[in-house]
Amino acid sequence: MSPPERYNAPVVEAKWRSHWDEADLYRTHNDDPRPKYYVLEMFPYPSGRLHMGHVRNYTMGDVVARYRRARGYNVLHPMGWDAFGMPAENAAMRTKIHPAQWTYDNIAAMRAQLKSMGLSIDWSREFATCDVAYYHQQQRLFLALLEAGLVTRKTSRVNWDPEDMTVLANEQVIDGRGWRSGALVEQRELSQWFFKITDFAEDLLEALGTLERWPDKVRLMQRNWIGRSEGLFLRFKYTTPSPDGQTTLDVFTTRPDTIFGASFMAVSPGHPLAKAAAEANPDIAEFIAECERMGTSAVEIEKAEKKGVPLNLRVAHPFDETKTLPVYVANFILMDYGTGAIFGCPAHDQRDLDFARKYDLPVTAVVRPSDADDTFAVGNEAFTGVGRLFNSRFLDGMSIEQAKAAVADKMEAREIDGAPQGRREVNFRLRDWGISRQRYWGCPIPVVHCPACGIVPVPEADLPVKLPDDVTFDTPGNPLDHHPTFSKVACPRCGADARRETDTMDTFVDSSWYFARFTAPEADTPINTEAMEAWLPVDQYIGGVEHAILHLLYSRFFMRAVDRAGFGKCHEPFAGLFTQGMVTHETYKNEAGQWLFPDEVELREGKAVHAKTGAPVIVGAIEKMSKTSKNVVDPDDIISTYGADTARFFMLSDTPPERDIEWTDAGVDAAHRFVQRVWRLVGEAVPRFGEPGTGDGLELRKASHAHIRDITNDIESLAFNRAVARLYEWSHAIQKAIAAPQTPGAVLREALDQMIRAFAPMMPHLAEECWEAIGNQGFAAAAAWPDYDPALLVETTVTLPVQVNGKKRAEVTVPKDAANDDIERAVLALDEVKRFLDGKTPRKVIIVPQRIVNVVA
RNA sequence: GCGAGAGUGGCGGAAUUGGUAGACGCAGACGACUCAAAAUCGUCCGCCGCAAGGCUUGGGGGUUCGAGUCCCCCCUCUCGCACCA
Repeated sequence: MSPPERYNAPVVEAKWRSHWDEADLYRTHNDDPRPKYYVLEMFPYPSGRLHMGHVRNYTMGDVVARYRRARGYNVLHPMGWDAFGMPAENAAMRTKIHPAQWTYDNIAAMRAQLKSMGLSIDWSREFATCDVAYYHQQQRLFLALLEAGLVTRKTSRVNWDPEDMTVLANEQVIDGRGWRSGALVEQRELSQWFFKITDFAEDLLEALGTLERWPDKVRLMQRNWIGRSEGLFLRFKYTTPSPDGQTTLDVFTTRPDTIFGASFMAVSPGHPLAKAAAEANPDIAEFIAECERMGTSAVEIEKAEKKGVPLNLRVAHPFDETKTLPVYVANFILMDYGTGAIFGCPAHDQRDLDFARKYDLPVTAVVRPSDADDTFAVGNEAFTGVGRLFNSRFLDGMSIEQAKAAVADKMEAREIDGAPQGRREVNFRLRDWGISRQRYWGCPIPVVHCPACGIVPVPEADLPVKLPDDVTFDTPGNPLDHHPTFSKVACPRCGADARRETDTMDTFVDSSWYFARFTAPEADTPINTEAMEAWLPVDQYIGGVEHAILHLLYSRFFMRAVDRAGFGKCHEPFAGLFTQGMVTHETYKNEAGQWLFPDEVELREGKAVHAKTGAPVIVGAIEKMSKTSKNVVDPDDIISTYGADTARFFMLSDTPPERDIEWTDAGVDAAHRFVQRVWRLVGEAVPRFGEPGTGDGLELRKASHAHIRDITNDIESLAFNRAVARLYEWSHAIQKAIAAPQTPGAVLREALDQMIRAFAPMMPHLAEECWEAIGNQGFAAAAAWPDYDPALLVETTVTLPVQVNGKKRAEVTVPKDAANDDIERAVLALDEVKRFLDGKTPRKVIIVPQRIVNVVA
């Protein structure tokens, strides 16, 4: 017998891809009557090259898409490009290539790479967010949200990234640094556009509970980010005139129960009162300036001492007429949260306690763990646990909850200057989403600033506001500001000379509705209501956990906003979310400490050496693949050497998809061996298809049907690594059956037919080649998922492990429906059991049907 | 500091509701085929022990006939948030 021909993946794969294209196999029609299934992977930024993280992400999505198609769903599996953003402008500054050209060139390159992976994508729906057609619709969406009252313009302190020269949202500041540039973020006062995400804070929080197919981790992160807390808005009356002209100092507190422990008031350095006081007092001005210089990084906050300056102002205690409280400006009060002012209760808040100890303010405990504890006092650790009130007049003896309610009731009933002194309030940590960016390569905000009319939306007929092509990047700042004519425009309302808005939108706006656009990418409205409502929510969304807050929260907000603006209902955009792990690789350095690429390194006699020079190489930690540490493997190299199926299979093997996977040559080899092995099995089996065989082949049939059942469960639960392990077992079973002359050819054929269908979602090209080889018609990619026959999985006997005193000592095979008495008799007759009983009589025999037997002596 | 998750062979990792720990893959050992090599196939492969047997899921306790799985305490690592009143 001549050796089977080796499977030439690169050649075979290209052939099948062109057949799929000719058959237009993956186009999805909105009017298809089958039940829908929407699979989406987070669309890529067109950086220029596909990396292994993309390969992993899109492989998983493609398995789900192909599996659902085989199960009879009308599957939507589109692809697009998150194409606006800074890197294109950085490239323009560096190389003088226009951002548009750079971006579209990159898209072309990456599209070709994606296509070489054999993904079952409906490319007819492709778009890039920088397409005029897309951002035109986004401008219409913006105006619709403006109309609906969901967009505001306000002056506020913003995070300014001095390197990218743009504003960042709070979500984009990490440890006091810009999320992209890494530069230390500064605070600036600017007039900005905001989306009113806080309008939906309650609902965004509440609805997290309905997202059952999201990771708990992501839901928790969003819950914390939204940060709901219930408390009391409370007004303290000044006993001395205040420099800001107000009669009360207003605070928000979640601990109104501790009001009798209050010993001072404090306001943020950014508070209007502090600013007013600073005008008259240079010491205060100096303190505020000092606070603004202080960094916001984690370490600096950790180390920063609680500091403050008295404002020489006092307020009245609301319940103790004998008491007034001094007002400070303090460095640990955030202007962003609540009212930017607090009452300090040192005994029950650590920060307040630190502050009080430093400035020698009274520390009065008002909650104690037990009523019996008469000596309870607070040292240098605030008491924040549960307990009962004391030292608190009418609150004495109450629980914290009772006391909170009692204080709130009294304050709501009492008035100062015609308004209630207190108000129960819910506060959120979530801030409105600032979307203004002072950059060129983004969606222009379609408004005009008119000296007479104020803010005027660009009329429908004048849309889109197109980005001018003739821009330069040699001066810092926003190129749109430097453009000779872009900002010069007549007011659409009065015709006077006006200024066009030059800010563009945060690119997270682009990605907050693209999944809705995919449902009707050609629609002449931003969203086709019918298509969106039919397709959304996305049934399975797959991407990196790094988007747990930003993109996923913004998208949830957008669907609510879009609903309010009348475009249709889709409460939650993503019904199922899966966050996949990263792709890692060993790192290498030469003796000079310079990073080396993996393909520069070779193993010789178990030692890593430089392939060309033979110089020793230091093997470092396993880290996420990144350009800086050079531990990258180019998908193109793998696909052109081993084929896409090998890369795909490797990505699904061994490691659970939510964990980081280590890319290793050995792992790729193993995946490739499996591809070859399957092809070889088909080659060996086909000549046997006509043979009757001397047996019934029942063993193989049982194994196949059990594997189908298990692989189905594995793919449904996205446990691809388990499905891969079962495919290995299945191939071993088939290999044995081929070698056994008993196996009828028809049974071999059935098993191969089933296995090909089962691995087709993972290795679609190999599936087609095998499909054809076993004589099937049509495409494996269009074939139905294999069924299994439960009757074949029913056994007549069962082998039970037998334990003596909890340790396994033997096995016993009994009829499946054997009576416990019979099993017990059989077990006690076993030599092994007798030996380990050592003459003792068993006290008890525990029989768990179908599971285990335990003899207890 | 707060919150979440994870610790299983040399490695990646399996293990329904508590029921045979280590599936499958990698690496390794031996063997077959071959003039030889590659490829492939077969056997072995947690630790100690010649064996019988004993030990073993980060450590320590507990519940149970039986614990990787449940409970309590501790250790380590990863991630997220971070002065949120």
